Amino acid sequence: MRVKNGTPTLHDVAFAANVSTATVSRCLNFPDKVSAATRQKVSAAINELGYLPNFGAKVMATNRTNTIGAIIPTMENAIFARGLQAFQEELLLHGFTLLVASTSYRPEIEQEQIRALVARGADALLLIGHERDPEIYRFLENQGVAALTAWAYNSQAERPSVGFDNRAAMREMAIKVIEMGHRKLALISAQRSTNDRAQARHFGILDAMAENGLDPNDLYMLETTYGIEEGAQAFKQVMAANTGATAVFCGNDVLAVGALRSARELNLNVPNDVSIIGFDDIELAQVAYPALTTVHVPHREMGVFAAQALANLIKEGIALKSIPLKTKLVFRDTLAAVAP
Amino acid sequence: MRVKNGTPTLHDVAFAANVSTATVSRCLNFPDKVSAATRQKVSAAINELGYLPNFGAKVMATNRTNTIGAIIPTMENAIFARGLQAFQEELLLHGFTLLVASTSYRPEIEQEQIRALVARGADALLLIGHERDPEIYRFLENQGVAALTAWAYNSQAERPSVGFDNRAAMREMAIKVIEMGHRKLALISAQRSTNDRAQARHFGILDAMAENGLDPNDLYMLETTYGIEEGAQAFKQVMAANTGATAVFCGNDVLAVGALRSARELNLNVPNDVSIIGFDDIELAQVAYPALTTVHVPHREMGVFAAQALANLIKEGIALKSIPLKTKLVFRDTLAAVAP
DNA sequence: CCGCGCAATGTAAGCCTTTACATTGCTAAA
DNA sequence: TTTAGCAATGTAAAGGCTTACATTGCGCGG
Repeated sequence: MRVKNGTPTLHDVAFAANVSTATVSRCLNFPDKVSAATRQKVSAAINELGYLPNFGAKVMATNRTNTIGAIIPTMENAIFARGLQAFQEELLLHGFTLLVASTSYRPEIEQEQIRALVARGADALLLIGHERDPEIYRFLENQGVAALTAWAYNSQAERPSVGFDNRAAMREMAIKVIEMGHRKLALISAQRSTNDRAQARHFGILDAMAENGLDPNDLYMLETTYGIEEGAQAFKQVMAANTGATAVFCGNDVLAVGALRSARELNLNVPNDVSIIGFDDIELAQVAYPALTTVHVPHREMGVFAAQALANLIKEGIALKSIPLKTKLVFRDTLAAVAP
Repeated sequence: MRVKNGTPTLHDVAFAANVSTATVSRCLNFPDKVSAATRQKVSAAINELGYLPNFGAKVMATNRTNTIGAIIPTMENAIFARGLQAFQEELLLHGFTLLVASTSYRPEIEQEQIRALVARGADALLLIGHERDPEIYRFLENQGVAALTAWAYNSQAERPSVGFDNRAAMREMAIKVIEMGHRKLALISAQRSTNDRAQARHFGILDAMAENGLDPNDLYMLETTYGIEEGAQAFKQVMAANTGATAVFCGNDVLAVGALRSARELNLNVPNDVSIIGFDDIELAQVAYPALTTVHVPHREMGVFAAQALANLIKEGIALKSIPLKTKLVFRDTLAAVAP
């Protein structure tokens, strides 16, 4: 009797269980709409045939893939890796699968990736940061694909986001630093032009300086790309510039750890000769020596909330709304009061 | 004339360009099978309508999603994050998108995830390590989904893999350690029961010991789960056990960094009082203080090769074959000869 | 000037589910 | 006993793409 060749279809199952395809489909998707006896017969047939619903056909019929895409700068950065991991775990709980793409911090690539994930049927998207070509938002709207922003929150943003206020967080840290007597500061920042978080962190320092009557010119500012090596290089430049900076802020912990290494190479004592401040509080920060003073970001929380928001949107139609999260200053061993 | 409502279909484009749907389809998939003039008309129509092929329909017609799934223990572990990033980048070059699932090192979850990704239409799968229920391999075979294993290579394995010989790599390191006069050893290992890499690394040490006439009982062995904190705890246990171990191997760099922290807390000098050896050579290893002696694993290479192999299989039908990669010992500052 | 062959294009079947609507056969109220 | 109403099930259309096969029209050799 078993003469079919290819993979079994709904139809085969229906035939084997001696019911209609509609009933089998209902068994799978709305089990309580079917009598126990039928359910029984159908499961038996499914098991015997090793039936697995055809993905394409299902997508076609429902217009849903139960897949959510995330586009991040890179997974190598522990920041995103941790948040993404939490995002994926939470998504799984809600029956969604994660599609991942990365941009290496290049906006053109991000556009391309957004299109690619939409073309791959992502039901919704998780993006990093607010700043992007309005055209791409129009595209998403046309395609009916919702997008949620993470790793950034700002009350003015017109689009929903799950994240924290980068500017306020950095301002808070800078206030502490200034309180400790630092008057000449430096910032090793990530590329600001394509990264609104980096911009916001810069502004945060400027805010604190203004509030304390410091001249913005007393902040020596340098941009570099992501990486320990890059942070190390940048730190040497900062020192070479001889601005008298006693506290060096870094746009993220990775840069800070690089800076730390250079300080050691330069025979500078951290924090007595110079203070170094990170941002993110990834594992690296506690492992570094001396342990890094930094701003703790709730990465996992961010991922979990983002997943919940998106799942609720798709399954229940609950509109996305912004969720502001809190950061926390973590004082470890790389920040000290300036010597009197 | 533009009276259609929903998203435009192939049919709409064909109508607008005044050609048949077949021609539009060919334009998209085999541009050189179509005259330049037609191609021209069709692109114009596509742009004007903002047409994007319907994913479900395409999948249904071709039985391909151009999606490849990867199932890893966790993205938080820098090891996998880096390899996965490289895998994703290379996949993109070949026109594939990455689907990610994680298992938290739990085999039951892995099974579930394999089924989930297959159900979600993954054209092929990347898995970590060889060891798993044969039934799941049968399932993959039935579904016609190829699987490639990474992070492990062993010449006896019947399934294709891209990776390195964990056992040989650890053996090589252990030989060096023994050469430096260490006679009493310890190993802080990851859970071996569900992790063939951890097993292999353990055996590697045992191999080296046997070759040098050491009693296997001179290896004090401890298992723990993944994490800096866990490594720290385990190191304290090792020391408390008072076995006289002068060199402590760690199953990976994360554990090693934890051990390093504990050593500092215990006021032990590394490497003079005790040597600590990691495995993987992730960023952490160079940042740690003292910088960690470890085994370098070519993570990115692994990801790239894996992606190429899978892409070649799907697009060209080139069968998977195993690719052995080389590891390298990296001597930094946590290993020293035992004091005479 | 005919007709063959090939490049370009068209026609329509097929891929497999879901689901609106139709049908059946009970139960329970009147 | 009759029938309204409901639960369970069945029928069949719809969804948008690819592609085998059919058709068209043109250039070129004979």
